[in-house]
Amino acid sequence: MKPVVTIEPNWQLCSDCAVRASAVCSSLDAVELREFEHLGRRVHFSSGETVFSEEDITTSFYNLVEGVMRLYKLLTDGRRQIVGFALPGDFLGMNVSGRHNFSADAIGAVTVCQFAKAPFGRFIEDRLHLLRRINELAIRELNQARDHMVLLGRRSADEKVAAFLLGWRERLVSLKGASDTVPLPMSRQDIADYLGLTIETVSRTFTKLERHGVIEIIHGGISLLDPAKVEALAAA
Amino acid sequence: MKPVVTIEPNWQLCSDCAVRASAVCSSLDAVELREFEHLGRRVHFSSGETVFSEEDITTSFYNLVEGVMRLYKLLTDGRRQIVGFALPGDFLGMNVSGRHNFSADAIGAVTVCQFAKAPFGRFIEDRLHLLRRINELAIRELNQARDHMVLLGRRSADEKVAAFLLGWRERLVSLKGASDTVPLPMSRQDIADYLGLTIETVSRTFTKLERHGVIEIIHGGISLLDPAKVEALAAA
DNA sequence: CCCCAAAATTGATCTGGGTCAACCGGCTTT
DNA sequence: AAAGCCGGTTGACCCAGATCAATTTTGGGG
Repeated sequence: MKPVVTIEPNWQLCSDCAVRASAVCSSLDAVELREFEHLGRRVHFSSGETVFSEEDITTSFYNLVEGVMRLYKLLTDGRRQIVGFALPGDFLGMNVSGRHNFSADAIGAVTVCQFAKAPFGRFIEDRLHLLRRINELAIRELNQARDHMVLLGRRSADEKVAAFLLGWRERLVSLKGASDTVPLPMSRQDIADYLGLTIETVSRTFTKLERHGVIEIIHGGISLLDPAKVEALAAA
Repeated sequence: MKPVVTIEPNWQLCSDCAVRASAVCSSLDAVELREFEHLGRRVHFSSGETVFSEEDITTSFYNLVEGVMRLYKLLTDGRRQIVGFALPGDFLGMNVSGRHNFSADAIGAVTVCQFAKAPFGRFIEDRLHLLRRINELAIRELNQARDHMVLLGRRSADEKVAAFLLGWRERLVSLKGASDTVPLPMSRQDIADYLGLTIETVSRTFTKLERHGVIEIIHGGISLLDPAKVEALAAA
């Protein structure tokens, strides 16, 4: 996968930004936003490209503006655990060691708002509300991480898949509105690596759910025919 | 387990506090510390007592001063996932929903420094450095959470146990200094629920490691006879 | 010191999900 | 339009770790 990074001339305005309301920048007022605009640079990545890698020195932070990314960690022997999928509005790259602690690559075309670390750090410096916002996002992610630990450690394959479908749908609600048709831009392998399963088990579980009339497997996603049943399967 | 909470008269001084250097309060100067002292109240819990429960309205934050706690989430059918063990210096209770997102109880006797939510929130309000410190702790925890996801989703029982022993030892280093004798105050069930295994598998893995001369099971813990071998087992 | 309950270990057996392998179908390349 | 490829599905079989079932060990209280 050869990098085909495109850097647009930075004529975008934050005020027009699609993720203005949900992203870190939601904590900025009009004046700050003007200054903030000069800090970030829109960058495009095409499908499969890596935005940053685990252990890389952190030189930038990223605000995902458009598209989907997979965030993952690799073991030396190639086993992979996807620790999350990023959606528009997600803020990536915060760490305390100066190095990224997971890798991130694009699933389909992606647009990010990239901030160089130092100027961004300076901008935050004395802006309590922005730091608060970042803190809030971190805590929110921490909760998600803990929920996911429960899923990985204590749930069966069926429960994992059901919980994944519901969780993913839920995340899409705030972006595209509620729908029982759930697009799944990521591959079966991605789903497997997110749920701590194999690709075969994910595939089999999907077909099982379909045979039971609970979902329908459609091109590029699934359709929830019986959301209540899926919720029952996901247990809790 | 009947609560036997003891609240000491609040004559403790933060400046004498055992966790002064590592806890949130490490970001406070002498003057602030004086004010901070009046905010917190030392509370003792005895073994097995619950400090707070998942879904409870958050009324306080806690700074663990002495002892060990297990932090866990339960499924409705009783399955439990321990999402972490807390050690002195750890700060507990931050959340964004107003409710705790996991339960916490004492493993052995515990002392915490308890802060009522509202005054603590007011104290933070305009203290950027304290918020920064809290943010740093949250990000650190997020990294640990992600590492743990890899363990839960992608590692074998042997690797899980080996990684746990090393990780736990590592955490104790900064508190009690380095040692190949690793105290394990938590039960086998706790370890199992932390690693996403059963108690039997944990027990068997310990005995297997002991048979291979890699560890020795001692009273209240284990001794690492061959740390290098354990590291090799933990892989990655 | 003895008793009892809880924790831990050990053994026998079972099974959910992994592994291995074949196959299918839609896209791209030529 | 044939060939090849890649992602996904399906089937057959296997095994790591769960489950079930005894013991054994530990620890606290009288």
